Amino acid sequence: MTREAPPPSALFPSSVRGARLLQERLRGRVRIRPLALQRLRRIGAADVTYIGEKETVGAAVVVVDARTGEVVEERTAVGETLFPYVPGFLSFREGPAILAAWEKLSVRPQVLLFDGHGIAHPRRFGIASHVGVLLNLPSVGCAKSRLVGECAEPGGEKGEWTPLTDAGEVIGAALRTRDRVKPVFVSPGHRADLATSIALVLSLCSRYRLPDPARRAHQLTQELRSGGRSRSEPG
DNA sequence: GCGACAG
DNA sequence: ATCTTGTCGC
Repeated sequence: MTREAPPPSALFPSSVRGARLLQERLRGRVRIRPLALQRLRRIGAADVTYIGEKETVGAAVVVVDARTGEVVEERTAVGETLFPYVPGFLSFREGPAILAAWEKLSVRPQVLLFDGHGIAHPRRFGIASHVGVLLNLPSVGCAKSRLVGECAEPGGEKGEWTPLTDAGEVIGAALRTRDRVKPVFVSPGHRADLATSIALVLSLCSRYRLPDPARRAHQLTQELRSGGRSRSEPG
């Protein structure tokens, strides 16, 4: 059954605002890319003139059964980026490709886990929050490093964690997912609380620092870069 | 003015 | 994120 999939840009209206913010931030430091300007005009952002290097970005979505850890479905997508990587603006760069991969799924997952932060973000709106809102699904962020906030070093054993705080509020946790291994940073995204977020991440970590689905998704992304056209998606 | 800075 | 050699440990 093929359903008409809207272009990712249509599902990412905030790109317009993001473009404006980036335009200010990168003014004088980035050259204008005409093709991207055309694209922005097509989605109704005629007054936006940002753009960076011509580049493609790959995204992968891995669906697992939360109880068994079994992989249910995997999808990938490649797209041209409208944004360079700028700390705090990750979702504007990777969000559209993620949604493109999401649109290929034949199943409808109930919870989202992201490689990146949720509310542990300067504006409390990291990639997990952003995409979670767009898809209206509970979402959790699991980042390998800190973007904002401070925290104490958690105890050395798996499962131990300390709160990540910023401006007087708890925005996430530094969570030990393996004994004696550098902690990850977990934060709620959309419609999720910290305790549930931590429990979810822990439940998905078998024997590595990162949750199994995150590792698999990263692997798929790598294959996109090296495999190129030698690989095809089922369906 | 100088660091810090998800991926 | 990417580049990139060897090395320590189960």
